[in-house]
Amino acid sequence: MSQKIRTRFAPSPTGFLHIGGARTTLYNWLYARRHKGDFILRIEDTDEVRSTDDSVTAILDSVTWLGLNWDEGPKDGKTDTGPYSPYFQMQRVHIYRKYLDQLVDGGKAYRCYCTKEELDEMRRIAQLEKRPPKYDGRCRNLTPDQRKAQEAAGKKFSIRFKMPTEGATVVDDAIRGQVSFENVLQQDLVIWKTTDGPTYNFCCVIDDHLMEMTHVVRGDEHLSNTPSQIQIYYALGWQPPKFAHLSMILGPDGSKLSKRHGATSVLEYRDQGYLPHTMRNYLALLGWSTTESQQLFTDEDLISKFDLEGCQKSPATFDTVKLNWMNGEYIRQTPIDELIKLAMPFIEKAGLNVSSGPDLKRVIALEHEKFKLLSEIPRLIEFFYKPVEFDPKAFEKVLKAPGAKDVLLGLAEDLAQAPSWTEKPLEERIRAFVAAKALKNGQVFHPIRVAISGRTEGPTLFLMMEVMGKDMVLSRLKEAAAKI
RNA sequence: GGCGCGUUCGUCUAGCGGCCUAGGACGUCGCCCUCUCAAGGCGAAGAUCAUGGGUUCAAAUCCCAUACGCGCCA
Repeated sequence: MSQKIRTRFAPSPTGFLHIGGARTTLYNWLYARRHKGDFILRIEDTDEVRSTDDSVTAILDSVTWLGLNWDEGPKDGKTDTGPYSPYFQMQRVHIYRKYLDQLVDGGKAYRCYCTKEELDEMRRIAQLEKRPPKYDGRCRNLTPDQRKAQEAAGKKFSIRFKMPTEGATVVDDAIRGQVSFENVLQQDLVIWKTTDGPTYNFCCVIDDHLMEMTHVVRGDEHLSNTPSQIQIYYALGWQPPKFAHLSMILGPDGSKLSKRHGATSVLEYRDQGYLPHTMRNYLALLGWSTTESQQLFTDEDLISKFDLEGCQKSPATFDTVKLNWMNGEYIRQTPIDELIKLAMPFIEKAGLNVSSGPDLKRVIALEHEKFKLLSEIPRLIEFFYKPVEFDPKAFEKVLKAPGAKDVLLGLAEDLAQAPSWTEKPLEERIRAFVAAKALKNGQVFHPIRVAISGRTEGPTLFLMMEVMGKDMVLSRLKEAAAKI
C-alpha cells in the first residue's frame, strides 16, 4: 500500500512572497492535490535577525490569495493547526536540540572551537594555495583532553556534522534524475551555531522527517545542499524523502528575477489586478507543460495533469506580456456580476463614484473584452461617471475638423426628437441623419464618440449611447459643440 | 577556486534515434470583420536544435569535449 503523499512549502519570513516562491508553492500544492495528499506550510524563522512578523503575514496573505489552501500549518502569524504542530521552527528548537544531542553522543557530530578569525584565515590560505576553501576538519578528531582544554579556556563552539570521507551521495531527483556528489568534497557543515541555534540545513531535515514529508519540491539553489542533508538523514537512521529541484525564474534580461525587473511580490500582482487563477495557470506553465502544449487550464485540469516529470530543467524567463494575455482571457471568461465584485476595490481606490449614473453592469459589459488588468477598469469606464475630459489630440483632429460643430449641434437637435433610445433605432436615425446631410459615416460617428467620451477609442457607439442615456448624450453633444 | 546544474523561434515550450522540409502558445506583421479601440477569424515571418567532435544506415534526440549562463560552498 502506498504512502500518503505529503508536500510542503517552507518559506523563511524574511520578506514578501516572490514569484519564484509562489511557483514552488503552486507545484507542491498541485502535486499534493493530484495525489490526494496533504500540503503543509511551515515557517522557517530560525534566522531571528531577519525574520519578521510582517513577513509571516505577507506570506500567508499571498498563499491565501493564490488560492493554495494548506492542510496543516499556521492559522495566523502566531498560532497553527495540525497533527505535527508547531509549524514555526522557532517553537521547535527543543526538538532540534534532542536530535543534536543524539548525533553528538553517537559520534556523528562534534564540537568545533574554531573562531571566525581562524576560519577566515583557513579560507584565505586555501585560496592562496588554490585549494577549495573547505573547512579542514581540525576539530573533528580532538581527544577528550583536548576538548577539555578548549573549554577550560572558555572557548565557544559550534557543532559540525561529520560527513563521510569516502564514497558519493546520490540525490535521486524527480526532475533531474540521479545527481552524484563526492563525499570528500563536502564539508563538515555547521548544524548548530556558536550563537546557540540550529542551522537551516539541520532543522529542515528534522522537520521534513518528523512531519513525514514524502516529497521535497524546492528551488534549484538547494540542490547543492541536498547531499549533506541526505547524510544527516542517514546518520539519524532515517529514509530521505523524494527530492525535486525546480529551475529558477529569470527576468527579461536573463538574470535572476529581482526588484529591478518590476513587480516580484505576489501581493503586487494582486494589486495590479491579476486574477489568482491567472497566476496559477501562468506560473504552472512557467517550467512545466503537457505534451499537447495546452495553454488554458481549469484548476481541475491542472491538478489532474500536473506532474513533476514534466518540469523543465532549464531556467525560465518571466514574461509579463503573456501573463497579461492570459489575464485578459480569464477576465473575459468571468461573468459580469463577479467581475464587478472583483473590480469594485479598484474602482473605489481610483475615487470613481459609480453609485449614480449609467448602470455599472451595462458599462462593464460594454468594455468587457478590453480589460487585461482589473486596475485599468476605472480608466476605461470613468467617462460614464465623470465630466468628459477631452484627449487633446482627439479634440484637435476630430472636433476641430470642418463641419464637426454643426454635426454635433444638428444631431443634438435631431436626437432630442428620438422616440426610442435603444441601440438599433438610434443607429437607424443617425445613419439617416448622415444620409440627409450627404456626409460620410466617419464625419458623424467620430465626432459623436469624442464628444461623449473624450476619446477616439471605446465601445461600440450606438450601444454606448443607449447605456449612457439620452440626457447625458444630448448635454454632452451640446457641451462639446460649445467648446469648439 | 571546487562541485553541481543548464543551453530548441524574441519569450514559454513540444520533441525522449527514423512521423522533424523541427510542432504549439504569447508577441510581431498582413488580411478579414468594422463606427473607433479591442475581441474574434484567417494567414505569414521567425530556431544552421550553443559550438566542435564522435557512435549509428539514420541524432535536436546517445557519448565526449569546449564555450557561455546560473547555483551552492566560502
